Amino acid sequence: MVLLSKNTNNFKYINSKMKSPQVTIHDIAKILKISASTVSRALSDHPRISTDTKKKVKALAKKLGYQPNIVASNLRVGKTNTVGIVVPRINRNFFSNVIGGFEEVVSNAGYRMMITQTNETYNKEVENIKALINARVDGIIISLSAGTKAYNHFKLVQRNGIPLIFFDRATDKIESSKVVIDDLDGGYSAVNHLISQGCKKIAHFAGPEHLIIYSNRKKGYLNALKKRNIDIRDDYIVNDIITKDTGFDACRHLMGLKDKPDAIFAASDFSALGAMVYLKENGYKIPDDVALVGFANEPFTSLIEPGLTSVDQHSNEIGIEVAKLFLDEVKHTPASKICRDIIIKPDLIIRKSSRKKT
Amino acid sequence: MVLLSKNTNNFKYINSKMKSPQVTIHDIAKILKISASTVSRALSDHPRISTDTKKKVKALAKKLGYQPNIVASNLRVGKTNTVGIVVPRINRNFFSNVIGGFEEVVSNAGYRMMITQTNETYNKEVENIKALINARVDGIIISLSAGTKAYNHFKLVQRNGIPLIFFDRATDKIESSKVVIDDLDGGYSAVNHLISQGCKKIAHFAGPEHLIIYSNRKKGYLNALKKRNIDIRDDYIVNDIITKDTGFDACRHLMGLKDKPDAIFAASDFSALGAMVYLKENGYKIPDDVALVGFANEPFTSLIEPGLTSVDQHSNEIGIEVAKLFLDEVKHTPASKICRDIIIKPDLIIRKSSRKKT
DNA sequence: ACAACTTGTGCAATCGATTGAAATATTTTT
DNA sequence: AAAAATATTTCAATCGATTGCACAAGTTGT
Repeated sequence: MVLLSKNTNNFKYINSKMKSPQVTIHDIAKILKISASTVSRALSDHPRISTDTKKKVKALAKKLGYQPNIVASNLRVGKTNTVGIVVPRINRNFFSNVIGGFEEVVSNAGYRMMITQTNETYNKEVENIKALINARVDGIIISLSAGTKAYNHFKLVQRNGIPLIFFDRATDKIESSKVVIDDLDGGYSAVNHLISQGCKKIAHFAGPEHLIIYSNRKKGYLNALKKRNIDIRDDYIVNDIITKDTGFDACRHLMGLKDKPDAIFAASDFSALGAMVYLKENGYKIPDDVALVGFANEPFTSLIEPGLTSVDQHSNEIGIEVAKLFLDEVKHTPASKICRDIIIKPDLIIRKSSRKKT
Repeated sequence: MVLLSKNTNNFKYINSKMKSPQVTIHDIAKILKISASTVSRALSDHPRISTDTKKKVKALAKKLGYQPNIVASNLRVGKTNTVGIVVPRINRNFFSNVIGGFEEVVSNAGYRMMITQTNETYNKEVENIKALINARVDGIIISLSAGTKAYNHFKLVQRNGIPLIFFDRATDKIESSKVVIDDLDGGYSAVNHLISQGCKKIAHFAGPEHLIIYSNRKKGYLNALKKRNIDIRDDYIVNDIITKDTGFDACRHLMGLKDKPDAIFAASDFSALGAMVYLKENGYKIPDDVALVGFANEPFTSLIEPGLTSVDQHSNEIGIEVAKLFLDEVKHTPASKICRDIIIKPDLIIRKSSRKKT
């Protein structure tokens, strides 16, 4: 049984089974017969409060199980210590890894995360962004949805003075900090590796063109071919192939050509997997008949047989870098309009699916 | 250039590049020469406000890009429309799937999510719970960390009148709603299936005993053996084996026994995978020499060769059920102390690793 | 002994939206 | 045209913590 005296002439008996109203600094102040401001200052170790009252206040706060009402504090101070996160899907390995890395850093700095998903649609992205602005988050980090082709909602974010950081799927239509991986380099080294393994007819499963990450992977592919003086063949490039099913179909199409490719560089591990399934089902040898390289280094790539060579994106590290950038931006907000681009070098993880020589 | 008159005698010129202070209902009120309360009511379509003023207010609100300050609203109303989520790790497939399902339901009901991870430690769990209480979330949903063996922090949640729902990893030490899968049934049907395939010497990789989910899976294993009159052999049960590496080692140990098992039911897909790797490396045939069944139906189980038979937990559905339960509890809060247990039946997904007959 | 600090605490405004009750305006009724 | 009923709007308090400023008591210096 706890006894609270908020109105001195109106005691309330709180049964421990009832929802007890939260203890406030005013409750503590009343009991100790001091002012709420003193309680507030005592709790935050203000130098002008005597050690004696600090002790008393803290002791009572502990005894009553006082928990500061952050909402009230937020309103007054104008900060929420919360970061908004917008991703296409939470349960996608890459995104949850980035978020995991991000969380570890910002939570240690006292920030909490509010996570939303867009399901790859523009409408939900806009909706989420607005909700986060309303919630007065201290910053927003986002990876664009595939359906996003307009960017005005980000202007809204910036007009509200909220730091905005893109990661992975970014746009150059908005001036803001970004953390991306060097997809061009990733594509380049993947294809370069295939060439080194002796492949001469390398096909490519490209992703949706308007997402920079995919167009860069394709550029990397093209650059590598040029550099090594291999002709670029349009019929070896299949667009918008990033799922297992479309990868399967695209592979069948390629293997139906008169002049079959001897390697495929897929912009997605899943489409590479689809190709692998098709090839195995139809008696092609991997990597001897067709070598395969995917992109993203999904967990399954090391578990399937043969292991799928893939480009690792250091997703956890991306999260950490985004976090650092964010912490830096809120520190200087709103003074400097720093825009930094962090480009992370991916790593090619070579496995059996492309390793011809030992 | 936007012109705001907050103090009538102190105009502020806001350059569009500056961080513009957020528009409030007071700004709108001043401009329209009406009171802030009217603006507030107009915006929320209060019946006692004339259609005329509603129109004017809404028009101006739109023009000024007014965004309600939810923090202020939260403080006044005493709700935050936010759910706190505590999971061991965000980037674990199962959890991110549950969260994904959960999000879809609650976001449509106007709730946002605050997600925290414990990294399987008790301390971080307590810390996260306290932070969520401070943030005044409207509810907390949690899957226990492996390191949690004390439960007082949940009493704190309940004392604050915050609905609390456990999912997957729950405890019966706290009276509260839960959504779990029927692990016992899952274990039972996995082992029953192995017996039907002709296996007689079935080993088990169990998980940490103090997590109910694992002890139930083991019970299911034991029950199935009893029911089918197969002797239980202690040397076929290896405890605390849930990772790929420990699965590999445990499998080596089992295959070193004089009387080798002819099947393994692993409480985790990862330890089953470890076993599979060991068996393949050492020339054993799967499922003919040793049949394998895992648990969780991780994405990789369908991608590896042979496909790993596994128990699907309907993770997405768990999230949806938790969400429904949550929405129901906040609706009735704080009146009724409803405690419901939702038990979801898992599905055995049979693949090559255990299919002996065709 | 008196000015000049230092130390410790309280007062009251503030953040922005919400809401019960009171006040004013408008329409209807008699 | 006055009374009654209804429709709109405003007032003022509130949520709980924070903070500039004022004030009182105690110290130091000359």
